[in-house]
Amino acid sequence: MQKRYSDLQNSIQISVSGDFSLQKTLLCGQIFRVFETENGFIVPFNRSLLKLLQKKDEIYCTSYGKPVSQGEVKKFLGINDDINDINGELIRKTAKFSQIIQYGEGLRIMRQNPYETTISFLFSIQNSIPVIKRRLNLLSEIVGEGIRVDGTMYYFSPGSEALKNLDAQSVGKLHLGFREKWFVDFVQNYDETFFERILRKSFEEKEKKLLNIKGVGKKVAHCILLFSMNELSAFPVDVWIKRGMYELFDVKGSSKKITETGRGMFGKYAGYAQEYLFYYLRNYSK
DNA sequence: TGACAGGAAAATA
DNA sequence: TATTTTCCTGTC
Repeated sequence: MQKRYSDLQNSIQISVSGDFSLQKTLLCGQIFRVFETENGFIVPFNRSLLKLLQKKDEIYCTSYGKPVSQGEVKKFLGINDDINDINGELIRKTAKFSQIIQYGEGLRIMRQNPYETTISFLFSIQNSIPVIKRRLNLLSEIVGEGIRVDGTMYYFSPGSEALKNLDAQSVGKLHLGFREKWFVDFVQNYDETFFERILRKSFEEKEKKLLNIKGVGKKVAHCILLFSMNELSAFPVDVWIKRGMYELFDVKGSSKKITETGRGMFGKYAGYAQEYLFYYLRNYSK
């Protein structure tokens, strides 16, 4: 018998190390569907909505819908990452990085759902962050499964089951332009099991399989690897990173090349270097 | 209102 | 193989 989760509510508490910042982790650009409210951040997570609030070194998490364990939330927010090892490694590789890390201190790489992340970054191609957010929220609203939190409806991020049945008229409402054919191809030919099957393969194998998805090039593939497939050495290069790598490290060339250069420069935690750099470039001197 | 922002793939050299 | 062009929507 199907259990009804819609009126379930469950609170957990997580202690975090002094530097952890929920705010930076959720707003550094790796996740799009985050809602800021007076009572904390609302974030869709599987078949529930999380209300997250940080007070000093405690995270207060209330889940609405399917109950979520402490372990799941810790993994989701990257709380298990050994940040001292990561920061130490990056500074050891490039001394210049210490001030960039200092600026972004507290952010973590999240471990999001790869199916969802692929859709997010297909939408992101040649698009600004506010537009991406609006499109993703609209898609979730069209599918229409969600839960009311503090009087406002929030919608889950749809999985493959719902998206396979999406009609052309609904797809049209998303105004995806030239991305539409890629999105349609993806929801028709892929589901969550594709990601489960490749999850334990090597970095190169995973990258290759992701590049087979229509519309997924090097940048999007590395976003998926980094933000949802536990590959902390991935190094997605967008226009910001391209500019930053030139201005700060005198690295030039095509985005594809810079991805390889960055991975070589920063090593196994290149993905953290990328995210620190992105945060710095987007927010510093604002 | 025209310039600009933003990756992948096809076309071209 | 490396560079250039095309694709589309939204914002200022």
